[in-house]
Amino acid sequence: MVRVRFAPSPTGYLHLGNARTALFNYIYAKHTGGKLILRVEDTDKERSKKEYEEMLIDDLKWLGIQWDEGPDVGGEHAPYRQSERDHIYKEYIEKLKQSGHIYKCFCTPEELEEERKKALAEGKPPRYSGKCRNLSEEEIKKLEEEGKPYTWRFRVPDGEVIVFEDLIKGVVEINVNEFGDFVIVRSDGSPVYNFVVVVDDALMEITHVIRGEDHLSNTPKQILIYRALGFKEPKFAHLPIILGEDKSKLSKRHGSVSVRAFREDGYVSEAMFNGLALLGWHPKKDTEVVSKEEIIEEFDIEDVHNAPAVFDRAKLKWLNGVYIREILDLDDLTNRAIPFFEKFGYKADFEYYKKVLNVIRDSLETLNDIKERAFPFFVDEFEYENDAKEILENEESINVIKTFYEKVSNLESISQADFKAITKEIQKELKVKGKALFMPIRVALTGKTSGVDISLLVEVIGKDRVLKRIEKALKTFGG
RNA sequence: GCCCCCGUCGUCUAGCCAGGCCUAGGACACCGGCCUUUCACGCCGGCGACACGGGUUCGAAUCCCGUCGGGGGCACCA
Repeated sequence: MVRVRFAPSPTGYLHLGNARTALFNYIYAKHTGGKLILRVEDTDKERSKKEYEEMLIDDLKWLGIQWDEGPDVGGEHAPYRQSERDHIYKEYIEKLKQSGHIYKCFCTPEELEEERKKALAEGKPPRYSGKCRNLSEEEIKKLEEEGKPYTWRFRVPDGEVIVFEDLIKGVVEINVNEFGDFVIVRSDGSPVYNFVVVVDDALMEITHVIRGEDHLSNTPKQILIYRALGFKEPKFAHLPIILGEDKSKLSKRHGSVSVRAFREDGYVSEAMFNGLALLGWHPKKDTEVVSKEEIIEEFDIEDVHNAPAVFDRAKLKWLNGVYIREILDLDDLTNRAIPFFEKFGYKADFEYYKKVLNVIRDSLETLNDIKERAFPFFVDEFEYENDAKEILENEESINVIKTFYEKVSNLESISQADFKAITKEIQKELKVKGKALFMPIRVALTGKTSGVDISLLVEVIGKDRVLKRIEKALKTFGG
């Protein structure tokens, strides 16, 4: 049974990079019929907040990622918050003390900083010197009596080469001398990340650790801990990181990078899911639009591209448009669009929203585009844009809308077919056609020279509002 | 500085592991055209890449080496 986990630290909204990691874990779990575990790494008290955890869970759910065990749903390996697992870590720290894998280090942060600087200056790798590694019983006792604080460091076997097979990168070899003895327990008694992940992953019986490539160089340290504790090592898969336009790791500097921001900008979750999956992975058949089910069916962790990917905003936007205009069912789309209509102050009932969307969905890329495209369906009092004004400052145009007004007045109501019939009549009677005929009507009804199909607009807004708008145009531009 | 990872159109990628089917395929973006009362959608077309240099081989995007380039990591952060 495959067991994978997503282990974010709750320090804000879900970041795109993390979202993709979560997504790949989820997809892999589903593909293999395994389980996904959500574990909250909230040991950094400075930055972790409870609200952040809630936002994280909310974003994950919105994206369509479900987990089988986690802080909100429980599970047989609870608790799933690191802050609640202290007693467990204590136990394993004790084991390492017993087995002699860790030792006390009395060096102060200042001393270490100095050492580091010195090493760097001499062109040597900045790692711990091993100064406290072989302290005698007496020395330790003396330092303790002086009340000097200490950390516990892992005794790294000199010169050992750790070899592991990464499912994405292939065989990776790292000489442990690259990092030297590292801290396991801080001077305040709290355990450090590299240690707690191992304990948690092992105890939660994680079989595949799928995470960002930024963790690749942590892996040998963790393997050392697995071995020291006698745990079975999981398989590792390091996902290439996501880059911004400037090819550096994607961050806030690159604009909105949280899934929440995209959600608020009118992206639909299916497009987000699809788009994120495409970052480093591609379906066998030559298409970009793939459903969650198809992705799960086809996905294999070993097919993940191993080069970092620049986040392609334009493509995600296009994909979102595809979902809006071609994939989502109209009722469903309407429900999702309602908060956006409301946000823009466009008030109506479900049926009206649905009618509007039916007409404008083809021109939407995000739900935020509703603001502009739906404008003529909701606002009767509008300003005329400059290039639009020019069109009505013309006698022939005034004539057109005047005639249009009269003809509409004579009708009970106006349908798309009525509109076509009327414009045809005007064409014959006034001998105007094409732009000269339609532009004046468009401008009178919308104040703009571009936008929705007018014949559809009139049908949706109805006779009265059409007349009202023409009246206003007539009043404004004389006639 | 050291270590690790990576290198196909501007971008996401297919192809690479099992070398010839590749005059390198698709998608986004961009440009042009068509459709159309406008914008958009849609359709058609165009531009555009195997980082470089050596090998190996009858033959290399695919295998090997080097160079260059990019990224990540080197904490009492996660």
